[in-house]
Amino acid sequence: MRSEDRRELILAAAMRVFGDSGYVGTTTAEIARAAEVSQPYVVRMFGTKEKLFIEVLGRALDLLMQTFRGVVEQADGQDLHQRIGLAYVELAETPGLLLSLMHGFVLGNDPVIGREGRRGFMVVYRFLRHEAGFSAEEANQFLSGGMLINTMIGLRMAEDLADPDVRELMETAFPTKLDAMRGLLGEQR
Amino acid sequence: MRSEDRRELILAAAMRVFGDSGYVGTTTAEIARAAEVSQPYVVRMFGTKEKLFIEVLGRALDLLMQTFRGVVEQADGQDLHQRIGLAYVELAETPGLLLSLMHGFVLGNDPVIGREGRRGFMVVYRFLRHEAGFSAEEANQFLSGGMLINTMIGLRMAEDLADPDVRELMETAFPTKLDAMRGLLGEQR
DNA sequence: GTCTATACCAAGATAGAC
DNA sequence: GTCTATCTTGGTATAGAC
Repeated sequence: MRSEDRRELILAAAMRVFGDSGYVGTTTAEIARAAEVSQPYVVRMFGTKEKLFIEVLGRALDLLMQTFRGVVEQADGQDLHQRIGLAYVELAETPGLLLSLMHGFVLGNDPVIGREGRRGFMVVYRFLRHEAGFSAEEANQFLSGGMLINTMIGLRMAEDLADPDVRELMETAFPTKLDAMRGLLGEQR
Repeated sequence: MRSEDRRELILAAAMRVFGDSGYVGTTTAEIARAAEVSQPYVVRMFGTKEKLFIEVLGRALDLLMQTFRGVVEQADGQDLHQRIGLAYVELAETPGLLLSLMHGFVLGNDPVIGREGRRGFMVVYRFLRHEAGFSAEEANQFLSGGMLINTMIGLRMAEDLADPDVRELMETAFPTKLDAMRGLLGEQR
């Protein structure tokens, strides 16, 4: 296989596994197993585990921004907030994407991961404020909701959906298609 | 020193260090150094690193709930939302408290830490809904804001306050005494 | 481009002395 | 109650063959 294709496979596997166990908690051997290559090959291809994680963060941010820009281009209307929220939730379907970012965010103390995390977060903030037309307050609310969603995913809260309180929390935290429909019809929240 | 006092010292040190480096990224040796005891003593006192982390999570949750209940008892009025938000921000002054919780939250995949994290999060949610009188929507907004605050702290975003976008984001995310004053005077946001 | 074998180090935990 | 010494495991990274 061409090394470039292999690279993609390893990156996708790494995103998944990093999302599951965090940066430190993930071993290069687990990533290798998930990508069906040998452990030394993973290290050889990316240099170090740290560099691989940084690549995963960059990849996750790229996908996120690509999605957001797509939404803005398509919907130049009122319900941008709704649509972008929905798009965000759909990103949760890419294994490890939101969680790898989240793991990066809590490691701000680490000199290299922290720098990358802050940079990435601000890329999103600047997009919301200067391209998508969000006010500071709107951007704040959007990002807040996003962080709660990330937390719910990180906690695997969906495992306890039998509990009515959990169900209520989850249904309130996650924008649904239904909410989007309502928004498109112009009703109030 | 009595072992109970020593225990408190180690717990406080552990909370700080876990907050800095996360559960996996923290070594028992670092905690020991921070608490000025030997590494084996830390392990001996708590059994395993995992048990120590669980204790830290429990302690963090206790302090959080204690603070929240204090606010509710004192302020049986309108501005509960404001006051409780302020109280939350003040918890950030206890080193590692919010961050240890946050590290627990992203490790929901871990069988024992995940269980404890979900349980703790729901303790807070139930308190908001069934004791503090928040609606589902209000609880959601409060927790969302909290998760953004945790993320900003985790990212060490304050390091980049020279950047005007960062400053704006931080000022919007963190409830300030000023906002609280405004709230108490009955103005609208 | 990919593997096997392995060096090397760090970390959690245990034994046992004082 | 607290330490020093140490066992043991597991993980990153390197060497080098195919």
